[in-house]
Parts: sequence; C-alpha cells; structure tokens
Amino acid sequence: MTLPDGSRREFPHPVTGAELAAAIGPGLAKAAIAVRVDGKPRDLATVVDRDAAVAVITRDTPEGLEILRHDAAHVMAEAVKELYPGTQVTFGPATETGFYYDFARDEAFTPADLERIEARMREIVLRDEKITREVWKRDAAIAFFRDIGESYKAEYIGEIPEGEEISLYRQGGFVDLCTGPHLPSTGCLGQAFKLMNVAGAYWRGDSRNAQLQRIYGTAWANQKQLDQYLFQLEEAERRDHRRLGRELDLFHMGEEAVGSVFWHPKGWTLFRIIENYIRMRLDAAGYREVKGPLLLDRSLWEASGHWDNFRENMFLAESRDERMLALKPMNCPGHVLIFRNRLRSYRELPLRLAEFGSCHRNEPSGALHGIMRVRGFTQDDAHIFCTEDQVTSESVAICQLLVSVYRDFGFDDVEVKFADRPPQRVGTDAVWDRAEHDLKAAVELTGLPYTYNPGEGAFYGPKLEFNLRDALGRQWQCGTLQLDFNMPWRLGATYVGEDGERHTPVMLHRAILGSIERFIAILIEHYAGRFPLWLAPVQLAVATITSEAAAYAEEVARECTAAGLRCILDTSPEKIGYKVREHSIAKVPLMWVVGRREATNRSVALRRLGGNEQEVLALGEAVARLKGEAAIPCSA
RNA sequence: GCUGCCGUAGCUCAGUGGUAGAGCACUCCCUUGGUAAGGGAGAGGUCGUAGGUUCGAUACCCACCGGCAGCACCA
Repeated sequence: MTLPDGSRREFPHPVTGAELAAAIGPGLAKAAIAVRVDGKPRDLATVVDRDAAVAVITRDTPEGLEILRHDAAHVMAEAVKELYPGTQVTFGPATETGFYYDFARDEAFTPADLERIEARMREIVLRDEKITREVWKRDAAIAFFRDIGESYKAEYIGEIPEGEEISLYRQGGFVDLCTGPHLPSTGCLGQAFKLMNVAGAYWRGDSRNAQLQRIYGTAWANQKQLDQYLFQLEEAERRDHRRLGRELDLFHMGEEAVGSVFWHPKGWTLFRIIENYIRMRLDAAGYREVKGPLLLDRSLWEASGHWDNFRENMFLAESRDERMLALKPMNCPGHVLIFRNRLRSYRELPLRLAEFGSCHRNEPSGALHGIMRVRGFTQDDAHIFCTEDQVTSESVAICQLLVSVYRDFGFDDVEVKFADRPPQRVGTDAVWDRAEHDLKAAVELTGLPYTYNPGEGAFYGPKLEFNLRDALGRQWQCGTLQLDFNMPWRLGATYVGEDGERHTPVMLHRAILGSIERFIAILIEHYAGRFPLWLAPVQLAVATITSEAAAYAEEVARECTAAGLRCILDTSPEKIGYKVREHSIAKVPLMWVVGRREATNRSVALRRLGGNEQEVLALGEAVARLKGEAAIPCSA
C-alpha cells in the first residue's frame, strides 16, 4: 500500500481499510471513518487485495465531514420511516453545512415532528447499528423498492446507466439506494447535529414535478464546531440588512410598493455616496454617462429578444394611443438606440456608455428578499461598443476596474467565474465559439484566477461573473462582464470603418456593483452596519454635556458641515452617557463631546464607536484630521 | 409561482369566545449631569383585509393581501 506521504506498507494478505488504519496507529484507527483507494472513497470495511494508493479519511477533513453528513441524512431517513410508516424517501445528500432529505408524505411535517425525528435520530446513533453495503442486480433492486412502496427510488434505479454498480446500504431496518461510502455504524455519527427546518422542494428540481418535503439539518465533526456554526447563524441574523435597515433608519419596504424600496434620508445618502463614487471612477476610466427612457415600446423588446425570453417578468403599460410599452428590465437596448441614433465612425470606438439605470422586473413573489432581490432596482450599468480587435484590451481594463472598486469597498477576496453558452440562446455556434474564445483570452491576460460555470451565460453571449467574499465568508455575485456579438446586429447598430464600409460593433455589457440596492444590502451585512467613515451616512455627532456649550457646539457643527462632513448636532438636555449610548446604537463612527472645558479651549473630545478612550484635540486639527480620514478611497 | 409557518402599538413580544397589555421608542414637564439608559406624566391599537360560524370573533373556519424559510426563477 502506498500512503499519502509516499511511504509504503506491505501486507502478506488482503486487508480492510479499518485494518490498515489500525496498522498505522490506534489514534488514526479511532478517527478513521472511510478510506480512499486509488483516489476513490470507500467504506472502511472495503477489502483491499492488491497494490493501491490508500488514504485514511478522518471525520475532521472536508471529505470525512461530507460522509458524516450523508450518514446523518440516512439516519434521519431511518428515523422518519420508523416514526411515519408509509413515507417515501427520495434523495438525501450532504450540503455545505449539513444535509437534507426529501420525503414524499401527504401530511406536512410540523416543528413538533422535527423534534420527534431529531430525538429518534439520537436514539439510532446510540443503538450503534452496523452499516453494511450490498451490491444488487438492477431488476431485483427495482422489485425490492417497488415491493416496499418506494416508487421514487424504483423510478430512479431504472435510470442508472448500464454497467454502473447498484449498491444498497443497510442499517437496522432501513435500506437505501446509495453509492456510499458510509460510516461503519450509526454510532460513529456522534451527536453534533441538529434539524433546522422543513420546506418544499420539487422532485428532481423541476417545478413541473411533484413537490416533496425537504427536511434540512446541520451536522459537524464535534459539538464545538456545531456551536460555532449556530453562532455564525445568529451573527448573520444580527447583521441581516432588513433588520439593520430599520434599526439604522436607512429604508423600509411596504405593501404599497411590494418589491420596491422606500429610501429614508440616511439610506439615500449612502446610495448617493456610492453612486458618486462610481461616477468618479467612470469619468476617470473614459465612460460617458447617459440616461435612457424607462418605458420603451414592445417592438424594441421583440427585436432585442427579451420579449421571447423574459416577457413574463416585464411590467407592461399602455399609452393612450394603445401602444404597448414595457418598463425597462435592463438598459442595453436603450444604449444601442443612443449608439445608432446617428452614423458612427470607427474613430469613436470604443464608445463607453454608462447609466445608473432604473430597471423593473416582475420577479416571482417567492424570490423577493429585502433589498437584495427586488422588483425595482438600479444597475450601475455600461455598454462598450467596440471592434473585435478592441475586445481584449477593453475586457482587461474592465476586470481591473472592477477589482479596484471592490478593494475600495473593503472586498479583497474576489473570485471570477467564466460562464459559457446556455441551452436557450440566440446566435450561431460559430459566433459563440468566437465570443467564448475572445472573453477567455481576456480573462487570462488579467492573470485573475477563474473557474468555469458551464451553461450559465446570458442568452446573447458568454460572461464573466465576479464573486465577492464578505466578512462572514459568504460569496455574492456582483460584477459581470458579458461579451455580445448578437444584440448590436439584432438592433441594427453599425459604424463606418476605416475601409468606408459599414460594420457591426461588438458590445460589452458590464456592471460593477450589479444592483446598487443589493450591493448596499451586502455592504450592510459585511460591515454589520458599522460603515467605514467615507460611507457612513452620519460621520460625526457633536454632543454637548451642558447647555452652556451649546453655542460652541453649533459653531463646531457648522464648521464640519462647511468642510463637507456629514455631521449631526445633539444639544438635547440628556446626560452624556445617554447621548453616547444613542449615537453608538445608531453606529455613528465618531463623536465629538463638548463641555465647558472644550468650549473654553476651543477643542473637542473625540470618541470612536466601540472604543472607550477619548482624545482631546484642537478644533482646527480635529476638522483637518476628520477630513483626511473621511477621504473617498481610490485604488486606481 | 409552489410547499410550510406567521401577521396584536413605530419596534420586540404577552394575552383572551365577552371589543386589549408590557418594555423600548414617541410627546410634555423636572433635571445641566464628563463618555452605552436620571426622574415623572401622557399619548398611541377597526388585533393584516373581507366574508362565514356564533347572542357575541382579535381569538374558530374560508378567501385574499403581506411577511419569513426553502424550492423553482434571476436578461
């Protein structure tokens, strides 16, 4: 046997994975839950009877954890079958944080049922049932599952490709179709799991199929990891932008405009700061800002292809002369119309048209989520009209712009994905070949690492997706760069080339933040509402200790406002402790406390959010320092 | 859109088949206090909306609207 460290062990006879682990050491034997033989995960009971590369999988590795979670799903299924006979089992895989199992049962599982199921699962773990693997013939397996009333399983076995082994796992009275591997016994699962919730899920992920009941659980190698995960969930709840949006008085949502945002003064301040920052970056990068109409004629959407692809999601309106209009769901057709409004020369290319585009999409009600997923939103959109020769340099510039903007907002961890042609698309394969080739060449030039996301491109072209990782380690797709050889042609955009002939330009669609509404939600959760100074809607609170300092405090606040700082003045007759608490809860980053002493020396006592030290500064110095700290970053 | 759960004051929540309560927030008064809640008083609700059952519904039933979780969707 060759071990992962390259060392070799000789055995005169075939050994099981468990025996191999024991031979290496008792500690490993205890932690072992499976083995990998020539790269393939196998049960510990697997007999290795030839030379092979063998690795022992322990419960605290990602691979081991996945096996553990998969077992948790089986144990849950066993518990459900015991408690609710007649329930059918379907699929039950491991997930990133745990597992789920989809069940078919007429009655709904209640929260009380979940408690019963979880309690039964713990019993099954204590029973420490042996888990054994059996290989069955296809027909026998189908007949077996049909006989025990598991029609979903029987249906699925029929679709397993010829030549693939059909393995069943048995634990106690429960038998499930599964490729494995699994733990040696249910006792190895341990008790670090918890059932989370029930929800509907479609059989095989298709909304035309029957809806099943999916029970989600989380499972970990030990109790400490489980506690840590549950704490993370609580932290995510504390940071939830819907809660902080209300607590910080940034925005609200209401029944009067479902799926749209009512921005309050502080939230809109944040919005404008972001918009202005992007504007500054775009000006520097050679973009021209435009503004297109919100309502556009149906014929345009038919020509662009959106009507066929997204009609269901467009808001429609009718003008008094009975023309059908659609509230724009995106900005590209408008930009093409601006482009082709007059004859264009190759000398104008690349032409970079940017817009803070107000878009409306009639999203399904179940998709709405705070200001992350809304029906009315603002894209920081742009379309670059260029020649095919310019695609690479423009794409590289876009990638660099995106990454530097993300850095300014505090996101240093960016992952790029390359999404190629989707099943439903416009344009010929030859055009797609070229587009995919050019876009790939560009991303490779930037040196940014990227992974593939097959079949997820836009219907008119391949795209790069930019994913940001936030403070809780979650990924958010924000930026996108789409290469489009189709839309300009469909909408009749042309330019006059050097040769005096008409040519169709290539179009690059790109957004940096995506939806500004959604990006603000991400920022709120990333920073837990404690924004860096340049983004904070209120940067400074000037608070008095006594009304004797009120006149001086007014002067201080006036000076800050005049210096372009966002400052509030608090001369209310409360004690300073109360004011500190109020502004701390409002997450105002800085406080200047002024009392009799400060009024006399013309100074301020600086207090930072979350800190408890104070620093006394002369007024002029304090203003200068604050201006410096509040400067808008620019990595470019 | 689908499945399940939920909807009582601005917020967080209690409560009952006989038309409602707490804390915080809010308003007013007193307090001028040196770094996360000083004291007092007051105001505030067609119990999501509309039907039904009932002598009587906020409570029970149905529908609709909205929210939450997941699924499906996401140009």
